[in-house]
Amino acid sequence: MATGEAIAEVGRDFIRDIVQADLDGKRHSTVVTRFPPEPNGYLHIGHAKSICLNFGIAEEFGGRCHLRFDDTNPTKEEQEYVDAIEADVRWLGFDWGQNLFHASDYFERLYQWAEHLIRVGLAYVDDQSQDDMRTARGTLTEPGRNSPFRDRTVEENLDLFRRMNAGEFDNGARVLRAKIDMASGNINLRDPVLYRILKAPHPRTGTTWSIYPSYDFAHGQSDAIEGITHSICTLEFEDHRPLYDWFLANLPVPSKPRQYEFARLNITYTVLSKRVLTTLVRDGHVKGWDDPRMPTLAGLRRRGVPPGAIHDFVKRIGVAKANSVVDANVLDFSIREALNKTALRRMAVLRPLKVVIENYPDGPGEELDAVNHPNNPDAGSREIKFGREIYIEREDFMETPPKKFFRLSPGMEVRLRYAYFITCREAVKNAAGEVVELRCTYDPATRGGNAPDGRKVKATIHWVSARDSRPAEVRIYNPLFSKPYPTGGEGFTADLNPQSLEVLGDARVEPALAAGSNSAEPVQFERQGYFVHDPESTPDRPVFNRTVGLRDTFAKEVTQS
RNA sequence: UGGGGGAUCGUCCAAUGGUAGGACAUCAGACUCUGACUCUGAGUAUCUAGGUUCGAAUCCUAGUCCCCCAGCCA
Repeated sequence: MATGEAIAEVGRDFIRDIVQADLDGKRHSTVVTRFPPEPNGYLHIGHAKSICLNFGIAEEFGGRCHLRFDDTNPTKEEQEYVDAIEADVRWLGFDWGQNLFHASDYFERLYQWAEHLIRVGLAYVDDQSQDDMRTARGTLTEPGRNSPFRDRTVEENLDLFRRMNAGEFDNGARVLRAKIDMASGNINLRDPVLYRILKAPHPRTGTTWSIYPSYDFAHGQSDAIEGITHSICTLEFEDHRPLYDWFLANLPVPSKPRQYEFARLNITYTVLSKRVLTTLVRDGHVKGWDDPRMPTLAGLRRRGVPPGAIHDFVKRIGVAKANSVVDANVLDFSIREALNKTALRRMAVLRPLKVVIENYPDGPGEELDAVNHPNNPDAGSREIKFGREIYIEREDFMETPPKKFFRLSPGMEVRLRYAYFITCREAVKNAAGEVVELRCTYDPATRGGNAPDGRKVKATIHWVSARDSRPAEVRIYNPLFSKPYPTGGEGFTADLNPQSLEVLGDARVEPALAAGSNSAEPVQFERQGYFVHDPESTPDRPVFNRTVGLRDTFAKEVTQS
């Protein structure tokens, strides 16, 4: 029973079923997976799905998971990305131990295998131009034509290939191709390119190589070298599998990994495409890879999303082969669920409206007791300052309230959380007719928030002392895209949400919040949402990022009516 | 019209010939010093048409729709 529960805990899916069957059937004694990012961008939550799958399976089945950088294209890859990727995987809580590898670690062996293919007549150097190659490849419905260079001798191929590597030819002048089948219905089998000339320094191998292996030639063999048992990738590689297997069958590889494919993650109001995310950063639509609006792990982290929320999310969405788009609500739910348990409660007023309590004595005010977490007494309590002048949330007052509005309006009584009942007597307006201040009275008998006569109020609102609260900046993040299904294609910037960032410059927070300006601890601003300090915070001017808002059934009701 | 995949509540994932289930979302209610949390309840699904079977989401046949592939990207 305990095992059954444990399995239910991690969830089952078709890949875990395959792993289990391979273990049960003694096909493998241990499971070895790998996460193989190309260091040409930051990791996003779609990668997190893959990371959790690969590292998760290794953990659950007592195997191991390698981190392998797929660094076969020095024109696109950078060290900054390598560092960021390692940091992000660690942040998610995974440890690759000694198993950090690079496709470039295998360049020498891959090169020898390329010569091997030439020797057995399964690879040739092609001098066709890129255009000619494309034309000769045929189309989806018509077969391709053999290259005029397809039947060169082994000696000539070897000579040319070595000279390609020696740097004798220009970029693009020649390629090494596998000799498979130009008429295959699977275009990946129409003599795919194995090596191309790329005279670019590589971050790890420097100028050693003038040629670099293609993804197809590098990936499966790297898996085989590392003893990967289950090579898990996304659906678009499904029709590369015959090629993956072809290399394993025709090369003296030390092991025979198998490739399995699952559907990549999509989320509503979000684009998970490295190309789009890179453009967003490059063209300044966001402030960087770690902009809290970004679906990158760095962005989510800065927004205050705990790694546990991402694990929970990944568990909820499952793993399958059907293309799908997950409702962004699921992520928000996971974030709230993770934060609700631990985040300490504080009071902060995002859009302040001054309230003067006319019958409260002027002076230093008094201290009131406020609990730090309503569902966890162990979190203790704190003292908060109350006084004659306080701030409340602008939207907690309406001069002419609609039917179901329970908060403050002229003549209405509400509770100030942990303080007193107050009644609104008058709304003071400026010349423009805007409400700039409320005049209220309080009931001294309701100290702490309860009325001795047992009378009830329909609402409790948050507040801060005008004298003791501190100014703060609060950044509210909304979906980066305004459409639930942004295409991410050409012109995707038209779908960007112009309101993705709202900066609230006049917020007021409890003094305790300003004091902890270096704290990475999440807090809940009561009735608002979960927040964390942004790295740009200073003791003078704390800056808070809203991680996610609280569920707001009242707001929902309002927008619907 | 070549090749490779996929279709189950609004959404995501289960059910591997035997009561179509869970989560998110939605709606209704309870509770409440957060219109939060929590709790209770409700509605909503097997792409279509045939067939096999005592019994089909599952097996067979024929369709339909969706996704991916024509980089010297991964």
